[in-house]
Amino acid sequence: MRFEEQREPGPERRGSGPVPAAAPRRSDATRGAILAAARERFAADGYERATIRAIAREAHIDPSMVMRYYGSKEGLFAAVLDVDLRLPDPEALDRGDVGRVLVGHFLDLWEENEVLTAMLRVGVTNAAGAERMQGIFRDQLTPVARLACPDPEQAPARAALCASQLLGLGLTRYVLRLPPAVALHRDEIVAWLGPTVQRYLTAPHP
Amino acid sequence: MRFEEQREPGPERRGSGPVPAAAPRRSDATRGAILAAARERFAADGYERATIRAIAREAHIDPSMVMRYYGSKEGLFAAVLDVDLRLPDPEALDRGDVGRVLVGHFLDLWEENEVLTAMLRVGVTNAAGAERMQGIFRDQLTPVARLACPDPEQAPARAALCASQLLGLGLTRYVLRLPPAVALHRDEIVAWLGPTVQRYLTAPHP
DNA sequence: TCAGTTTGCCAACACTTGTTGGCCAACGCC
DNA sequence: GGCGTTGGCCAACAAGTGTTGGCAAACTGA
Repeated sequence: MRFEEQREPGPERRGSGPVPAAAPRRSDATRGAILAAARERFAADGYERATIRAIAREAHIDPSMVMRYYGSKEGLFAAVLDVDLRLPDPEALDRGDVGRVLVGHFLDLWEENEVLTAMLRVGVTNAAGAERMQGIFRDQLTPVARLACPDPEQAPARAALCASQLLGLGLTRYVLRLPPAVALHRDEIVAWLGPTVQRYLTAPHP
Repeated sequence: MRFEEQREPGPERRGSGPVPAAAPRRSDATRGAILAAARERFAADGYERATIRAIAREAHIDPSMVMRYYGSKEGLFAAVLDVDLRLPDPEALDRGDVGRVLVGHFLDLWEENEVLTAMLRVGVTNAAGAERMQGIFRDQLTPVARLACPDPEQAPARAALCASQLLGLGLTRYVLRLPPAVALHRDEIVAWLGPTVQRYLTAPHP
């Protein structure tokens, strides 16, 4: 069930000219505030415990507004989870260094905002969330694997291996917060996990 | 908040002789059924969505019985999560093969029953669950690392690295069920992840 | 100025949750 | 047999959930 840009029917576009970039509305600020608050609550509490009321409170608006703008809790959640991993262009990558680059990139993603934390927290308990995660990793990580690995046919498996290590890192460090995992420095993590990912992508099938 | 063996005050132990192994009760079957059902529900649904009512229904008893025997939902959950990873004795391990052995052992654990799935599903959304997971991995995995790695002082960090890969495997294969991760054969997984864990444990600090 | 739309809040709904207390039947010991 | 103990169910509670409809204020375009 994909969430469609669901607005009240706005005024018809007038004139021709360039598309007016979806005429901004007074409520866009509220929409944004809801989305930000939702991301935060979902990341901190998971799907069930992140209540619409709590999200609304954090966004300083009434719970009913959340419903009006996003249709339902599921709709809001779908809007939050429009994740773009922004993986580097595989064509432009140095084949010998993909592993370290990917690990570094994922560390940046996890620390940039809570969207990955939210995705993982929800994906683990919510079927729709898990499906969404499947899609994200299939569509965004597999192409990288396809260009980096010796046999394109093995790309999905190799991407899954990478996902297991990269998600495992996020899980232990940012979700469960195992103290030794939190204490590791960025450079150490890249040095330890980089070669692992590199091997999963480029080494010959064992 | 540790869950204490909480029974109604039973009859005093009579006679001396060997400890009578906590005189069995008629209700032990029910207790067991509740525990099994709880493990199943927690594993399938996570903490919030695994309702006491659903657990009771699955155990074919009344919800109030769950409360009487386990005090509260938290108490039941604590009883479910008494996890023993049964890691092999590190003394007796072949130093050159720890990685493969550990990976194989964890695969067995995940497939043996749903207790690890339950632990992960709950640990991700529930603070008490996360703490419990921290304890389990700290107390059970770190000792193995201490004996396998060159510098015992690095044991916690190396154990965390192993945990990241081992939990990542469980996450992608058994919780999120990413299709390519599910499709991998046991031997392939051991062949791919074994060397990784081996390196995290025994390789010199990079 | 004034009608129509947009933005927001309030109060309520139907429902589910964990939890409690009371009641009844079956058991086990004298 | 009789009687206390145990095992079990039923009905209810207070609290919290997602969701809805109506109504007032603010804005917008003519």
